[in-house]
Amino acid sequence: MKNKIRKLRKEKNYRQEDLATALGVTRQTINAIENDKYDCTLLLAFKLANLLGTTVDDLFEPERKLLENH
Amino acid sequence: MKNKIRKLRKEKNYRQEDLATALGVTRQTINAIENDKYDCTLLLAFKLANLLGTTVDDLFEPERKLLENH
DNA sequence: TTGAAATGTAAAAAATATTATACATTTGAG
DNA sequence: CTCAAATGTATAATATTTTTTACATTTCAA
Repeated sequence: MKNKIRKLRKEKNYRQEDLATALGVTRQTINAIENDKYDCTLLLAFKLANLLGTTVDDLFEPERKLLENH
Repeated sequence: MKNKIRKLRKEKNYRQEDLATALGVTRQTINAIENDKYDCTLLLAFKLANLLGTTVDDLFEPERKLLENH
């Protein structure tokens, strides 16, 4: 799922390590999510959005096809 | 994490089973999330919001203390 | 250009979400 | 009230996320 984490993080001059520490996760987790290795949990999504001064809906963008009704 | 799933689901006259089928998960998953047994994945959150005609940020409300910086 | 800081990556273990199967309880229309 | 539908719950198995530890690569200021 695409996201704007790296963009917003750099705007605030944070390192991956800074986000990780602030949110209580490891740097690897931040790195993996930034690089779209897997989807993070809902709670971490809210924490990230909160810390980066935005909303979950703005921060993440799921692929259209995944939202379409089956 | 609190949510408005039951409220919005009933407004649309859906059963838990209907949501489950539409989203490709089991009824137990919908039930568990409605009743706050655990947090769903980010993708499922987006699917739920989409189907219920709202946003992730509106549908879910994490507890304040969990968002505060450590 | 060099060296340290920042980022990327790997693999196994731990934590958490979801499924599958099954049964119990509640709810509401007839 | 009664019966079926809807919802709640339990447990073990599976899938996915996150941690831990460790090392490789990139970036950028001196």
